[in-house]
Amino acid sequence: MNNWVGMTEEQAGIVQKARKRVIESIGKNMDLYGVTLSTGHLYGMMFFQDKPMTLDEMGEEMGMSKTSMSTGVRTLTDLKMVHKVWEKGTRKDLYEVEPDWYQTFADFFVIKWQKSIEMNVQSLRKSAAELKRLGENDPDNEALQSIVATDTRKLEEAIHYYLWLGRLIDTFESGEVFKLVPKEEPQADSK
Amino acid sequence: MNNWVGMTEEQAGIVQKARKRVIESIGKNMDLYGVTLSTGHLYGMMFFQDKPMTLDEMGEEMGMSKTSMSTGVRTLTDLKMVHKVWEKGTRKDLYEVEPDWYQTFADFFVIKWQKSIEMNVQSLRKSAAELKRLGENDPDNEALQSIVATDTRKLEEAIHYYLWLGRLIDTFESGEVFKLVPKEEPQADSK
DNA sequence: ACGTTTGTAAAGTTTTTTCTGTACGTACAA
DNA sequence: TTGTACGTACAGAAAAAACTTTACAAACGT
Repeated sequence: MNNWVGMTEEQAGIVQKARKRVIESIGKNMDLYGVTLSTGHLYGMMFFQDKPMTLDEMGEEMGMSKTSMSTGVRTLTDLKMVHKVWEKGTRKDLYEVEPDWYQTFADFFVIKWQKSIEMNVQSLRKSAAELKRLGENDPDNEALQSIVATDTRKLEEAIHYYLWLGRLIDTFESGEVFKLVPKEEPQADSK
Repeated sequence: MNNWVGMTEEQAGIVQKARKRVIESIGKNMDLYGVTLSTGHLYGMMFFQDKPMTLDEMGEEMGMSKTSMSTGVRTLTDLKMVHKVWEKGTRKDLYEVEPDWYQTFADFFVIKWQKSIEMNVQSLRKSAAELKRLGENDPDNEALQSIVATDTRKLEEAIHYYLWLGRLIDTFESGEVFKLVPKEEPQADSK
């Protein structure tokens, strides 16, 4: 995984143990991004790699098949957590972790949540339109009107929420979010 | 699922179809919250329920076992997407969907992400401390110092990111987020 | 106290997902 | 063109998750 030349066994072991703790913690928590434990582990491992890695190197390091590395890396690149690196002289694909985690965070919501929002809004709008038509066609039917009114209100509130969520994610994408929540912790007032 | 009295078969069918579309869309997208399709479906179904439901009613409606409803509802209550309702006269537990989706969104991050952040920060800090000690014990070893420096920088950047993420989630929790992204879409300037 | 009802734990089954090994298409080198 | 290296699609095996049935403990009514 690294060049341990110039260090004692013990020193190398301490570094490896420190890395391993972090790798496993990251890997374990990456289920929030919808990736499997082992893909999360792969990501964590790559995080400590200074050089871009090939699929073979990953397989070696992870003790897993190259096929698994291929699918794992695909998942991670789809999420823009890892990207392909071009390097002349080798025919192998090289990958490295996207170092800007703020960007990774934003990308995740743009990629996954934004799509989900669009799907839901579309369903909600379509159903709301159908209910509207239904209500208009039989305005004197109280039972019907009552249900249509209740459902319509729910659908509209949901749409309202999703539009807000979309705007929130827009602020992630544009970087505007860093106005409200700066990357640097605000300095305490000096007297 | 509802009182269809006073409506024609056709009308009831249209309402049901409209609901079903939304329920399935919601259910399908709730994997972002780490819940299964069927639990998401359960949530969507309860969303259209006007009254709190019992486990038996859910099982009936979902065509699933009561045990599954029990575990599904547990998942949803843990996420505060659904909560228990007290009603005298019945021994059964009653549950209903939390209607404030903004709150649900905030709770999700507080419950799931905040915990994940804490775990990661703890691992990162511990490993950073170990590396610091390691470096201090052998200051002339260049190979060692180089690795320690590289890893330490990575760990610190990661901690920095997680602290930011924690502050972001704090703004969800406190409602401060609505200052930057208001629930109401800002009105266009009238000339 | 005794019998019911209710919710869930535990064990077992089914379904889904993950991972591996093989096979194949493409790209490059000679 | 032929041969080799590379990444991935595909099929099957292994592992994990979801769901059901059974069983049981706690709470209630009588």
